[in-house]
Amino acid sequence: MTTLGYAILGLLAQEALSGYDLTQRMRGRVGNFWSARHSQIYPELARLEEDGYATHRVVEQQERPDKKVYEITPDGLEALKVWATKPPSPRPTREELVLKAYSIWLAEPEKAARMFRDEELRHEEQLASYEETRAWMEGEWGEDLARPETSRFASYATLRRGIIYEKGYAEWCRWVAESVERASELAGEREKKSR
Amino acid sequence: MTTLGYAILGLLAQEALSGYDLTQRMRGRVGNFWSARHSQIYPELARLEEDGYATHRVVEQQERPDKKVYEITPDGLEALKVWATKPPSPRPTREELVLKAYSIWLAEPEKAARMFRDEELRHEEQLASYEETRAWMEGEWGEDLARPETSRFASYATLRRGIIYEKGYAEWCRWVAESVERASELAGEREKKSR
DNA sequence: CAGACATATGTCAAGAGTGACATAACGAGA
DNA sequence: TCTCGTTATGTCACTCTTGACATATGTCTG
Repeated sequence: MTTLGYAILGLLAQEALSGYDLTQRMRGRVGNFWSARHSQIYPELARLEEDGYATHRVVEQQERPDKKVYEITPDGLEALKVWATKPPSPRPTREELVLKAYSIWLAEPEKAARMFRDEELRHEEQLASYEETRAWMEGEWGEDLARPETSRFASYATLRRGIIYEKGYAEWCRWVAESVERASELAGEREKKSR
Repeated sequence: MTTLGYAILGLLAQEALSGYDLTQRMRGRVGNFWSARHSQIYPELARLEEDGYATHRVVEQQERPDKKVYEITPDGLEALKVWATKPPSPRPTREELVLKAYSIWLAEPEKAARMFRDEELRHEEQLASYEETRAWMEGEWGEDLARPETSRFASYATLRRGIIYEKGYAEWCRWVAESVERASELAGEREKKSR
């Protein structure tokens, strides 16, 4: 079983979904920490079904094309449950921006500062969007958020990871940008004085 | 040019290195945000040389096998400089542990808590190791850390990202573990009372 | 002297993931 | 009527990445 398989099972454990539905989910909440295109999802669904972890039935629709709705099987649920507490295999973190930071000493300070400010904004925006969802969850779901046996708690937990991640990323971008800007200003002043 | 190519150029911009040296670097500092095995590095070096971004000379050694030491060319340096401030292409974040958290409501609380405590420890340890390096850098490199035109500043910047990342990750693991543990205790108490 | 380990460089098959191509039904608007 | 957008499912070629296989030199330890 692949990690993508478990990602799909994780969604199917909450509700029956079509490949198309799954593709949408992989852009949203779940997509923020595991994403996939439909070209990966459809073959993976076939594999899950072959392995007995999911089944599908065709739902005929009149105002749209028919769809295949997938449901998780007891075997699938059991496999997911076991996987969920097995220690994750350590995957390397790959962050292009941090790699760029490693070579930032070669770049023009103005361009460098601009890039980090842009990225700071991107992460601040993502953070704001997460915080909105968080406020909604806390208002709407209330006590469930303290009950780890509910899927609501699980959704909330992943959201909290997103919030911490984006907060940290934005903070770091800001620090880099400020460092570069501060140094540029000092250089500018020195130049003025020497004239 | 691939991202891995720029990762290698980023290292070569600081010093001339062999493929073997690069493989070691890809496990350490740089490997914490971009990693590669030697099976990827050797072909990539050949490609960099073909494209004129790097050159190599064979260094004969008596106590070990000979090696090829690679150096970045002016073209390579220029390409790296341009790349360093181009906005990074948004790559999806893939974190298996967060995906597991999404299905944690299905799992046994004891196993779930144990896994998150284990992961918390792992990230605390990585954090401690980063903090050590940080203390060393701040003591040893002093004023350079405020000069964005130095490669030392760049190394320090990537380290700071690592520190924020690990701190946030450990914090989140702790929060999940505590939530699960708290709920288990409450459930235990309720059970005792009802007897 | 055998075996393990570090240095050193390479290839190759297989899997994961992306982007493009392909098809089809239906609704809405020009 | 034509085109565009949404829903819906699929394939394919290519790239990136991993893990295994392969080879060679020299040191150190039992």
